[in-house]
Amino acid sequence: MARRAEANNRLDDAARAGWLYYVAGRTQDEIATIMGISRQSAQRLVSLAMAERLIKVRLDHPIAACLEAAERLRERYDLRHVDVVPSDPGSSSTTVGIAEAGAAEIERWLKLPEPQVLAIGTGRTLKAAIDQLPAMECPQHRIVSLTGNIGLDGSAAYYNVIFSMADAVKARHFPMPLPVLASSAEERAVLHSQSLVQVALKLGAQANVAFVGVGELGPDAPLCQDGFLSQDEMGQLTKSGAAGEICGWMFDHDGALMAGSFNDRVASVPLPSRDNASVIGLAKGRRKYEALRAALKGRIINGIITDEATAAYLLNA
Amino acid sequence: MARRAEANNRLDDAARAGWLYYVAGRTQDEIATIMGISRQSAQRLVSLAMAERLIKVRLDHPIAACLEAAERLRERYDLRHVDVVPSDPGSSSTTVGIAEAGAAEIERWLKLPEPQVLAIGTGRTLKAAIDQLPAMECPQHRIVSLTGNIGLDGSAAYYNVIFSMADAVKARHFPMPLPVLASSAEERAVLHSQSLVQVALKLGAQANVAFVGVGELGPDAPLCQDGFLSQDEMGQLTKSGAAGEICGWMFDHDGALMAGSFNDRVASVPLPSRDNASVIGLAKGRRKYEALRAALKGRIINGIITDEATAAYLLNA
DNA sequence: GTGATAAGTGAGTAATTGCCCATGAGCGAA
DNA sequence: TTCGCTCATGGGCAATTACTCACTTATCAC
Repeated sequence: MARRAEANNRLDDAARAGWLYYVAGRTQDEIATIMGISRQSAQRLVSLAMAERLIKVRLDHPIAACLEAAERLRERYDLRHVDVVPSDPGSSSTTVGIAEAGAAEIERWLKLPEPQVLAIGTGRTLKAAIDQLPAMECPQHRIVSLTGNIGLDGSAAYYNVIFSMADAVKARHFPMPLPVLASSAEERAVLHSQSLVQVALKLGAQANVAFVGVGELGPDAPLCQDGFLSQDEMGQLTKSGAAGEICGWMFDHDGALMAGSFNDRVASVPLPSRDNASVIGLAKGRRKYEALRAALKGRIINGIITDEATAAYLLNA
Repeated sequence: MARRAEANNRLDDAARAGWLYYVAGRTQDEIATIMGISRQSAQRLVSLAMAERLIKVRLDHPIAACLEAAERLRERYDLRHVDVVPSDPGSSSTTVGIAEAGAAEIERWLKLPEPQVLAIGTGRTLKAAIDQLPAMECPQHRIVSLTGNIGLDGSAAYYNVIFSMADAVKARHFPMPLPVLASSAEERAVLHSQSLVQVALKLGAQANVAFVGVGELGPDAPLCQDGFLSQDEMGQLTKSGAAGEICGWMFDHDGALMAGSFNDRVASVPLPSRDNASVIGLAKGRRKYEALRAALKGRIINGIITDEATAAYLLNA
């Protein structure tokens, strides 16, 4: 209790310092005087406010190039939602920019007064976006995970994002108490017959919007890195024409879901219908180009949040 | 057209530079390199993005609204100290929040190494604040009560807070060995001539800061509940335009101290000069709105600790 | 109590940013 | 063409901010 109160006080101070710095435009020296602390402490509070994401910065200007690329992408692939953020050529991050933009779009949905069903995939990009969400109270909505949250060893998978989201957003959350991949189609059927899973499956079908990462394939794919797929299996998949995956669902270079053994074992909730729901993919970077192109071509997704460079590729492809 | 396009390009560049700076976290030097311009130009673009409000900064913390309200209150009423705490709509307490905030502010004064004279009023709110004070040793300060501590029946009045404060804070305390109200102006003069009272009066005039409650008037006013005022007297006061009281001093809806019999009988120490001292009122809640507004308008107080809802009223009044 | 650990603080310093100023390019008017 | 005006530019420098380090304070298990 005391500890909690102190932590809150510190965050309050951080918020106050951040407000004075970013909103009121005071210098850290002034803030130190105002708050009766040393300049260094003021600096720490300001940077704490940033680290704790108390301060949110967003760009409110349609950069012409991004906007134009977005418009052309929308037409080219008949998309419901397009967000193109500036590229940062020097950065190797695969999330900077689209995490913020993704969070903004998720927030937009969460702010709707009408009850919504939001479906959430998994992956590093989505995790980064979720981490940008502010604390919100939205009891009217329901949030369902599209993929299982159980790793190979039975532990909760790290990049299953619904738990991170539950921390920030007060709404009913429905995780998928399943592994990502069943050992066989039969096992999947058994798993899916569980009542808890049935709830998630039904909600997934009702989703108004889904936010998903887009996974590339290849030796360095996240699915391999996290141990869900052996290099052998990955090799077979790419050899048989797989171009990428979303929530585990493999699709080929035309964006058609691949028939066959692998997809029969994927335990994820089927992606919501692209006719009724927005399925928004978050991804950028050279390695995802081809997977994104295929997903867009096959209308696996009907919305995208990406960066300029990736948008340029998708327009020229 | 050309000019417009150029202006747009410039804003585009500004937006891009602002994005790289605030979202991607690059330094202006890096931005200069990326965009192929000089560092100074990058700096200009970033600052242009701010000036044009392309970059929007917002604070995502419960106290954000409080800070904003506080800033506006400070400007609106030219205040030295403003503290706005979050409202708790579900709570009927008239003290929760401001008690803690008040205690924090009192503590801040008590922690000053330079000797201070702190003046303390009375009332439930102030009592609640004092009760939040930690044990402290501050022999350098002096604390004086602004109001008498003798009740109608000769006993010590419960809500005279200086004794509670003496329990927690080791500093010299100067109570007022008087009733709140004398029976006449003449009696008050006699009472005030006592040497013990003279000490308190002199200290009160020297006070660096005063913490006071703000009392509303009406049938349910604390002054009535505690038996200091009959319903008849209260009725006369409100009929003659009284809007509230601080330490017993009645003021009208413009915050002017009321001339006449009642204030002539108030035995309290006069409020310290608002030119030299901070006089900080602690109050919140619907019933205190009008009294607070008047006190602020007439500069009876030049500091306030209240909650968001009350602040909103005071800003709209 | 006591030592280990974690968290916070202030000083000092390097990095970064904000601002003034002289310069020169662009442009319209004489 | 030339003058006068405006405005972006980069250099230089002072102000501000970020970061490291040594030290203090608080907490907790023993």
